[in-house]
Amino acid sequence: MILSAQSQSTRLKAKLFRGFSDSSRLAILDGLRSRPMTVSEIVEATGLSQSNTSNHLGCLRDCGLVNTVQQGRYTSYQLADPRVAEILEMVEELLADVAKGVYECTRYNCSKNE
Amino acid sequence: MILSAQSQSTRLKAKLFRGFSDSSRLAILDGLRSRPMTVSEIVEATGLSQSNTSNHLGCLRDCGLVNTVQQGRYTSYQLADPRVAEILEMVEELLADVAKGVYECTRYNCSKNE
DNA sequence: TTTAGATATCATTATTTGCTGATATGATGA
DNA sequence: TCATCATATCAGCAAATAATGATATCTAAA
Repeated sequence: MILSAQSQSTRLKAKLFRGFSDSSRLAILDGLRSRPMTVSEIVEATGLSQSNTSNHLGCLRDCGLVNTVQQGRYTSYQLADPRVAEILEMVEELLADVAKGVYECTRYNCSKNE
Repeated sequence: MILSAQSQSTRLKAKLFRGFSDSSRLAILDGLRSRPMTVSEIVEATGLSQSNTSNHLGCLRDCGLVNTVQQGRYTSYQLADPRVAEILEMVEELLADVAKGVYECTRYNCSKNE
């Protein structure tokens, strides 16, 4: 066995990606791309429940994707690094190309999907 | 509610990231970074069971991260796009910096971790 | 055309995850 | 100090996921 799936660095990487791998968290990250936001702003913007939002924010912080700044009785969340936004952009471009491919694939009837 | 967690594009993005969010799959992707590999090569390189490997490969293909090329009775898997490797690189750099931060944090005893 | 090898799929189980509603903590202003 | 607002945490549940061992499919060589 050459590639250790259980190395510390691989587990860290998986953990970081897990932050991105849920649509509620992606909606939160999308909001934070434009500006830092308090929890209540995020609740309002996403429509998620308060406790659910708080859990996801905890996850995002745990994954290292966001930071917090305490402001009075508000907690302001922001992206931990510009590269978080860059990763999102890169994936969006990738998906746009794939979507184009799927479109062409459908046109020419080469899809294997059911 | 402004940010739709349930939009098609957000769900697609989450699905793509899910491919990256497991350490077994990251080990597989790491192998494919250097060259295309057959399933048995991947089994050998990662130490995962054959059926587990096959499931993860199915997941990776479903997420759009890898492609397959049939070669005789072998199935060769490869990264679907150079950007898949770029995303991995970017995350590795990000983690390296965060790790450095954690290190400095530990040195100056500002960690909140248990 | 039988056999062996490569890969996929199935059924099952255990773990993880996301969500909800309720409660707790902690800061602020009356 | 008390009431309130912002956020975090907890218990419980349902759904998704990862892993295993067994079996099926499909290709190619004997």
